[in-house]
Amino acid sequence: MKHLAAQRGKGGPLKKKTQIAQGSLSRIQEKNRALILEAALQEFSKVGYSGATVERIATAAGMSKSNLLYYFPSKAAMYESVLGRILDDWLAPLRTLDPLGDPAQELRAYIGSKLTISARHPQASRLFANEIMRGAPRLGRVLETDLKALVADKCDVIESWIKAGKIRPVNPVHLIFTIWATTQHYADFAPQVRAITGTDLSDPDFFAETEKTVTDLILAGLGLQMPQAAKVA
Amino acid sequence: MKHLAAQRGKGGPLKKKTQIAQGSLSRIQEKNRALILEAALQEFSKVGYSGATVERIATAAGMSKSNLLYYFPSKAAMYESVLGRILDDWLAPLRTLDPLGDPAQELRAYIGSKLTISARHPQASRLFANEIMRGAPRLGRVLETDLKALVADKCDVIESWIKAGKIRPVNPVHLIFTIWATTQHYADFAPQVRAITGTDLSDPDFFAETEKTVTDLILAGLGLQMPQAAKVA
DNA sequence: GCAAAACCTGACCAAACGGTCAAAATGAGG
DNA sequence: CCTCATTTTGACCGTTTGGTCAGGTTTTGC
Repeated sequence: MKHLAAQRGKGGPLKKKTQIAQGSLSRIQEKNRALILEAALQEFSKVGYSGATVERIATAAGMSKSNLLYYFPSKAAMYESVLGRILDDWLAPLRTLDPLGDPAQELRAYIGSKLTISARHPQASRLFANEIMRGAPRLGRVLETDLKALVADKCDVIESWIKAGKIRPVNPVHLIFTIWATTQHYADFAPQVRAITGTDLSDPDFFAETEKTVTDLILAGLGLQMPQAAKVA
Repeated sequence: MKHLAAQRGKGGPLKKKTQIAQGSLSRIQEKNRALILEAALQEFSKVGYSGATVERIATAAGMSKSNLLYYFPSKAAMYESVLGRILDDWLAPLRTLDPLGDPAQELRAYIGSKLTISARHPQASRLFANEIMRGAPRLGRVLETDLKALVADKCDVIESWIKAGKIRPVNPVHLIFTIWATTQHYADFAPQVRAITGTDLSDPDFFAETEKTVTDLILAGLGLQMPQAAKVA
């Protein structure tokens, strides 16, 4: 998962030999690269790759276009850097799914993590959505190797819970897709959610309501809900 | 919901007076407009509005860029036309949710319809996703008026089922969001689904498996699943 | 405090883009 | 076959965009 990380090789800075150790960056570089990546994330996630302009990103980062291109050799390189930067955070929640834990607790935690990311980093969610909807031109390999392996691994976990009779039988991969879909929906389609409900996940009450409803629905779907079958008058 | 439909007013064809009746189009116009809208849908849904170029759409439609611009005054007009064309089909399934019907049957049918659209018209799904992710600049009004009203109406339906004790209590709007999210996921994120599973909804077996899993999960989540609580050894 | 490296800028360029226009080609009606 | 409206084209234009470059300014190491 490193092939997407900072691959500044030539054309940008850091090409001279008198470098501060290996791969480390000067204070200015660190600050400016961070500013650029943050601005780029905002821009890319808002208008997509083709809609983004280097000029606007530079302005948002508080520097000239030329200066930005001093740090990143091209728009494409900048995009890949942004993508790589958030990829690990993106996959982290799924990694923590523990086969030895209690299914209800594990899934609750996973759904909660994903929803928290949707609330706190909706731009990241939208960036991935954009990338994948365009056919994952730069993420394709990662999906087919790392992500596929990770999902296969966690499918085994779910399968083991099923075999142990801890949850109802479901196709594990669809369960994972369902969790992704529902949680990311609130970030990716926030404008629609806002149009209909008037709020979004940044509102703590709405977040709580969403988390409860989605979690209950999925856990009940797996036969994991506490004995509360009926509750009507 | 008509403000987005064909609003060819000036600049294009049909501006002369010797017209074939009111609003009707010549055979050539009909054919070419259809070709253009089809090509435009493909292009817009694949690369987004900003990523699409008039030239490529024209080539895909089998005509020159100039000729395309004879039929549609601008790229923006073409985009809105595509959007309006598929909007009604998009909302239709939700409209059919019948308060008098059996909840399980109704929801089954709704999920099935949405998933069928994801399978047969994934481009349409992606186009809407793109539009909404960009902040719904041209669909905003429709969402806040028509869609909001429609959802409110159907939330009442679901609420009535809850009050009647036919389904477990859930926040209706989140239930609708969950159905949208899960079904559209397979169209919008098809590249990811393919990377992980090797197929997509165009494969009948995969479609069937998806429909069954998603439907069962949601219905069970609502307490609607037949008495099959446990099935383990 | 002084070189040398790192950082930054504005002017510039070629390509791609959306859109215009005059004129040619094509079709339909008499 | 002629005429006129419709359809189609290619040449063209102004703007925007990603990217380059030569040179100026600041920071850093000694």
